Amino acid sequence: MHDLKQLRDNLDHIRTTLGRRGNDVQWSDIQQLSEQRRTITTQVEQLRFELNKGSEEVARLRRAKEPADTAMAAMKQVGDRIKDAEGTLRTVEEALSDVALRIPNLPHASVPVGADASENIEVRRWGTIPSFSYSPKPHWDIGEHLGILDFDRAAKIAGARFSVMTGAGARLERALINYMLDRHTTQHGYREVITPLMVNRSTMTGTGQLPKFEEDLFRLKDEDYFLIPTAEVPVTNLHREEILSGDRLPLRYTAYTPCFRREAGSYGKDTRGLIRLHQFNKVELVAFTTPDRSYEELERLTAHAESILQNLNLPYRVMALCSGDMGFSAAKTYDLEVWLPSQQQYREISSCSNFESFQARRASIKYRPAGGKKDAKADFVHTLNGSGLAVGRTVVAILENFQQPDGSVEIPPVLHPYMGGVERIEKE
RNA sequence: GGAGAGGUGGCCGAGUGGCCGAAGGCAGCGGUUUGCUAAACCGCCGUAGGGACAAAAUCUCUACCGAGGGUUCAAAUCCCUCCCUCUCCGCCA
Repeated sequence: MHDLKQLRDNLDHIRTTLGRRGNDVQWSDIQQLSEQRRTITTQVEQLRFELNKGSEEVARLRRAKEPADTAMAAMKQVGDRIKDAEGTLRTVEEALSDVALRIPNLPHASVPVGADASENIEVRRWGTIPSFSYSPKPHWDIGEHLGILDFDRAAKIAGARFSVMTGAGARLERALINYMLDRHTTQHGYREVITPLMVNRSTMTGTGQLPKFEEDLFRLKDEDYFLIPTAEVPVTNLHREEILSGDRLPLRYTAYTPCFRREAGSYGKDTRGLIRLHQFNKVELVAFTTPDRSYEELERLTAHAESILQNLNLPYRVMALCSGDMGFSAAKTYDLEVWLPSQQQYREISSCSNFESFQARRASIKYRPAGGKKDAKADFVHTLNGSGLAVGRTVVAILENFQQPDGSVEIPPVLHPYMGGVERIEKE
């Protein structure tokens, strides 16, 4: 969310900078509602001042055993006027915050300007694309042939866009989760955390999923709980409504969670395989920093996610998302895209973003600067997160990139200890 | 699910209608004292929004005692609803 004062004073600038991303914002309402809020607030405060003074006068008269009826009657009227004005104020504030909570974040100056994914900029590329003497198979063929993926039974017990993994497939998924967590906790300094997988409305609002994207979320029928679409949600909200001490920053967390997404509006896309599911596993990285160090942190965090791909020897590229392709809450985003031989293209496997103070403002996460100054004012932290990595898509990349002509799949060496020594998945 | 007790500042804890943004203590910050440390003593010590000032310091107004309503001239205090925590009983991995 934007600072309301900033919003009022720089409305046109914000609107211009957002461009197409601000198309569905009710800009005209903001101006009007802000003005109303200002005048009514002043009015209410003046009335309250009058009421407070009047009530003190009543108290004084009564102590002096003097009649207070006139003053009481007058204050009764003031009280009624306050009640009226407060009613309007509440309506105005609710309307204003509803509009304001639907305004996306502003892109950082370094973000390329563009309309859609075609204008994203490739930052770097890593690894060697494997060559095959035959047409490389898609991962669902490989997985079903090996007997480790079972989409038919997944559809039977749940429906479309679910998966069942068995045997070495399930073991591979679990190996990846453990490997990623171990690496981030022991090599990169993240604290592991396990959180609830369903959260309340305030939490979803804090990170920006609500109010605008409710249709993307699974919601429980009889409770106001939502299934998390990413661990970013519960982990970032760990510190909602807190003031952190500056010398503890940056705080870095990593969490493995399943993620649940409705995937509304993606009918027909990636209907086969593990790419786009209603439920998938992800290891997430989350960081809280001071504003002056958040872009440095974004590079670090992205490198941490990259290191997983490098150690698995999976070829990938890093894309700087253009302004038109970035998510709602992000100020800057790098996508990591892994090479998928069967599709002959790079596909997203991680998304690393700096949200600057956008989420911190919504969730009220502040820090008090460290170092002496007693009057140092609390300020909003910057929050970041990135996938480190999407586990299912990593399985896809392994199956496809390391498939062998005989239908087996080589397991990257760093995973061998996590696979109980298994170096290759073969048909049972 | 049933019965009961609670939610007050960074923490502990007083406060049952007005002089309470809130005693006292701890922690923190600044200072005095001190060979050093400690102790003692003095002062400061919440968040947010508005106004005055060119700005800072400062002054001032408003709100906030879990959340939202209500009663009242006046609510931390009384009433209602909700959320959360704790204790006991039941059920349960």
